[in-house]
Amino acid sequence: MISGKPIGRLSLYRRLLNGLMHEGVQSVYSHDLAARAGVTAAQVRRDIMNIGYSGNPNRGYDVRMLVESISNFLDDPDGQNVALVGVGNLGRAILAFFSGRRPKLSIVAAFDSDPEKFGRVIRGCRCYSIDQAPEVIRELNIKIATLCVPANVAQEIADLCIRAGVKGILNFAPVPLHVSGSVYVEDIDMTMSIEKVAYFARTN
Amino acid sequence: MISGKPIGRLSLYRRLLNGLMHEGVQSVYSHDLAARAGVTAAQVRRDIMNIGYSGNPNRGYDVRMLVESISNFLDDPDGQNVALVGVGNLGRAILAFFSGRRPKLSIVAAFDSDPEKFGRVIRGCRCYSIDQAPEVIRELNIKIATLCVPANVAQEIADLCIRAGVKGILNFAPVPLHVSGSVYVEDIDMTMSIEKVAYFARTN
DNA sequence: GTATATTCGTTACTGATTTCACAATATCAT
DNA sequence: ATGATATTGTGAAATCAGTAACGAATATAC
Ligand SMILES: NC(=O)c1ccc[n+]([C@@H]2O[C@H](COP(=O)([O-])OP(=O)(O)OC[C@H]3O[C@@H](n4cnc5c(N)ncnc54)[C@H](O)[C@@H]3O)[C@@H](O)[C@H]2O)c1
Ligand SMILES: NC(=O)c1ccc[n+]([C@@H]2O[C@H](COP(=O)([O-])OP(=O)(O)OC[C@H]3O[C@@H](n4cnc5c(N)ncnc54)[C@H](O)[C@@H]3O)[C@@H](O)[C@H]2O)c1
Repeated sequence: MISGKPIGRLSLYRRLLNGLMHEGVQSVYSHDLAARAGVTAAQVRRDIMNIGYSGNPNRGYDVRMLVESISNFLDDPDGQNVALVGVGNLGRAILAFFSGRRPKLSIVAAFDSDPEKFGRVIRGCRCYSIDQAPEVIRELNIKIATLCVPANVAQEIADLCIRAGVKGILNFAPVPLHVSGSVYVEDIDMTMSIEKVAYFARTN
Repeated sequence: MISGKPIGRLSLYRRLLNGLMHEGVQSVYSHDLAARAGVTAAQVRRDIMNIGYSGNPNRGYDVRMLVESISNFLDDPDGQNVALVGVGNLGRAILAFFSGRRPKLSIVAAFDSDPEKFGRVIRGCRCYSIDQAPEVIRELNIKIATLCVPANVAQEIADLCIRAGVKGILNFAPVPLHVSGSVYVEDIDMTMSIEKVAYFARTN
């Protein structure tokens, strides 16, 4: 009913609003938030309308309450556990970045095929053998997986995760994954992104 | 004249086609390429039409020639140099990944504010002080920057790069950058992406 | 208490992107 | 040659996302 891009913007708004809250700002206008987010004021209003929150004409939006509304909308009240597969260069960077950052969304297990890594705690996250993934994913009720494995195994790892109950995948491997419609895949394709930048840097 | 999303898809098609070429495949149908890319056949045909390449009814597209057409369209014939700013966890992962990968698009300089890193060669890429950036960027004719610096300095680093001649930025810092219309910015916002996945994993 | 100025909520519009549908075209078996 | 078949190229239609515009609502100034 509400589609991908608005969700992404709500996530961004929330992050910006948290920053404002930290600075002690109590209320914010749509055009102000819009400028910070790099979108139009109409879009901010529309997005906020879509989640059922209402601002106050002439006072704008209450920062704290808007954050709360967005959080109610985006977050699972009980929190969600995330798995990371492929503890290589990128995987470790991501573990470092996300470790202990979000209470509602935490990476609770990492998997790799390299025995060097089994049993170790890397950036605060326990690393298991990929063979244990089905079991651990089920036990920890993990529904979200971050794939940082080489491209040639990405599809099989995705299938494995999905069989174990995963419903959403953040895929860093530069190959499109083929999954059933009930599983959501978000691709972060850095190669594509940098080629896009290169193209527009040249032609713009 | 041709906008962001088609460019991204062309980059993806090319990568898939290179894979096919490597396997010795000589020609490919729109629906086959479409399935691999996760888009519709009509879209593949339209995208290819847009860059002026023509296939052969009943034989499909010649893989080698299509790659060449896409490359002619996307790449600068003389190649483009890229700078990476912020040689932290993520920056090092990216350097490792891209080093010596693409001839037409190579990361030729890295910058950081940490004196520990000055003068070192990290993953095959020389690291300079951020203070030298304006000079080095000009000298190496760098028009593309990859930002892997902390969020609180991202805007000032972007401004610095742009003053030195950068026209395209790949921004990993989780803050929208404010730049003039002649500079292209592509954001990779992992926090947003993972929250999106979490949302759809929950609600799909 | 009234006028004024500002902002929100929402509907209608606009423009871009994607898909559809089919004529045109190449190939192959006969 | 020719008919059967599968595919491309592309105008037209449909869908989708984003924008503009304006009535309703609230605060402020005087
Ligand atoms: N590093 C980057 O900046 C970058 C950029 C773009 C894309 N990527 C993509 O991200 C992925 C990871 O990149 P990286 O640089 O971290 O690579 P990496 O080689 O450093 O790490 C890959 C990790 O996956 C593990 N692995 C391999 N096969 C596995 C399996 N079957 N099951 C579980 N684990 C397995 C390896 O042991 C290794 O630890 C790759 O697909 C790469 O194309 C990375
Ligand atoms: N690591 C991840 O997986 C991840 C995920 C999402 C977003 N990000 C974002 O990417 C950026 C980098 O993340 P990271 O994990 O590599 O952080 P990091 O702290 O490991 O690295 C940051 C690097 O930037 C350098 N730096 C700081 N100020 C600088 C300046 N003024 N000029 C030049 N260099 C400067 C630091 O010395 C350090 O080397 C951050 O904005 C972070 O929010 C990272």
